[in-house]
Amino acid sequence: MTAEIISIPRAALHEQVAHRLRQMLVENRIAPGAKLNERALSEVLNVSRTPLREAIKMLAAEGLVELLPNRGAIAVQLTEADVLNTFEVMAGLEAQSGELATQRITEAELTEITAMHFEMLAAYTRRDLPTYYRLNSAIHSAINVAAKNAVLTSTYKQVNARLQALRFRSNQDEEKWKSAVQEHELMINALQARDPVAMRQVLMLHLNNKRDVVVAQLRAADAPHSAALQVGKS
Amino acid sequence: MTAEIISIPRAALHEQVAHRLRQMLVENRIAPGAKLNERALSEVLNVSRTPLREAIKMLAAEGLVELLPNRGAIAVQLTEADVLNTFEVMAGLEAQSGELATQRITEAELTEITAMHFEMLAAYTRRDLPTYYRLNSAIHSAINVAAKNAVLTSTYKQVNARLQALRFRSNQDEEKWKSAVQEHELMINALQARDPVAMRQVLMLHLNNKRDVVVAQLRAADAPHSAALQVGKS
DNA sequence: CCGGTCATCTTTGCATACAAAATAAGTTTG
DNA sequence: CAAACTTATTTTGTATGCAAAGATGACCGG
Repeated sequence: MTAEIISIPRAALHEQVAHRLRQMLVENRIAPGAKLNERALSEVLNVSRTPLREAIKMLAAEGLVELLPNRGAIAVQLTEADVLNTFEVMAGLEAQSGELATQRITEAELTEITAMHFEMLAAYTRRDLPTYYRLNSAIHSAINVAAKNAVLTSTYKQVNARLQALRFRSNQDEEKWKSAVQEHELMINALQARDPVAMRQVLMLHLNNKRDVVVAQLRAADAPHSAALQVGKS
Repeated sequence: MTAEIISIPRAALHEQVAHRLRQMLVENRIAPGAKLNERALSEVLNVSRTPLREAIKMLAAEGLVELLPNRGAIAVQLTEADVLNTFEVMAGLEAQSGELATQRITEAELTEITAMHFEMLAAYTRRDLPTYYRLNSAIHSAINVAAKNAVLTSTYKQVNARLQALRFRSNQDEEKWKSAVQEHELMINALQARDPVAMRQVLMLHLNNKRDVVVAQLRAADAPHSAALQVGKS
């Protein structure tokens, strides 16, 4: 990591800044709706305002921040409708990725995905949520890569990035989690069978369930007052 | 139009610049692969390099220009593989738009689309290519809008923008053109019947044919030497 | 005590200036 | 004559400065 930065000091500053800002947004270190103060950020990141502003413009084009004329930028705050719309698009993109993957995946790729799947099962068994998430995400990425379409990959990443910030406060429901794992099982089967129809179906289902989980969490987080406060430790 | 600009002078400069650059790219006033000289452009557009650079960064995030470290930006030049990949994604997005539109379109929207369809038929009958294109594009946009998903719309627009530059040298083949019109007829039918499956099918077919037309033109343009030079006036 | 207006301060937006990298050209050398 | 090195010029990248728009708060009037 450091070696890479040292060996390539030519990584443009605005790119680095954009990368760090993306991370801060995804990790909720900048809260949704929060203002991005240029002076403050430039001091934190140790750059002048010029490359910082360029980076902010890039994030705006990516849909991660919103530009308010003469009032700077704020981190996007997705409404429930936005989340539903985003998941709808993601479902389409994932379904297409899966469909194409069944037609274009190599044996090596399938082997690796299957291996990651088993690792994920291990993480699930241990209820190791961070590892589960990492592998889950890696599997979906790998399927996308197996579709062999760079435009699809970049579009997928961009739309998905908007949802990453939400994922951070994720807290799986046991029932839903089990379903998700079963759906992954079906995905692997469909891939091995090179069945595009089954793959599309299971991915649409998978994304719809994921959407339901996220929306439920959103509602719980947005209205924590009326509900009972932390009944039990789950 | 001018009234709008006068009444809203608050349209940020970098936004205006981005808009104008987008137009220049789409209209091939900046050729694919051409370098975007900052000084030259800032003089042409009468702005300093700062907002110009911010606009360029936005276009880079949109995939319209490519950033070369320490070497500025160039207008993207799509390879044939890129074009195929882009059409593949566009097909998925259009298919989804159509599918959703059958479920969410209002009567008023359907009426308007049908009217535009007939206008397009008129343009086709007259072989009025510019009008045909305008209406064709408007119909596809309207279907997208009828899907009632803002994320889908912005994603659609962004991916589609990359193909607009190609469209400019378009010169329809008579046979393909006829097919396209027939496919539009089927689209209208599927919309009226609220048949998502038929809508998806016809849109996938439509986009695949559109892809073939563009790729054929690309090949003809890229290798004009070996072929006969302008046989006849068609 | 509340609402409104004016003034101050902060923040954004744009332009200019300077530094570093890349390109081009000219010269020299094999 | 060609290739390579060196220098000059252009071009990009970053920082700073200045002007305009916005936000904040105090003061005044009702």
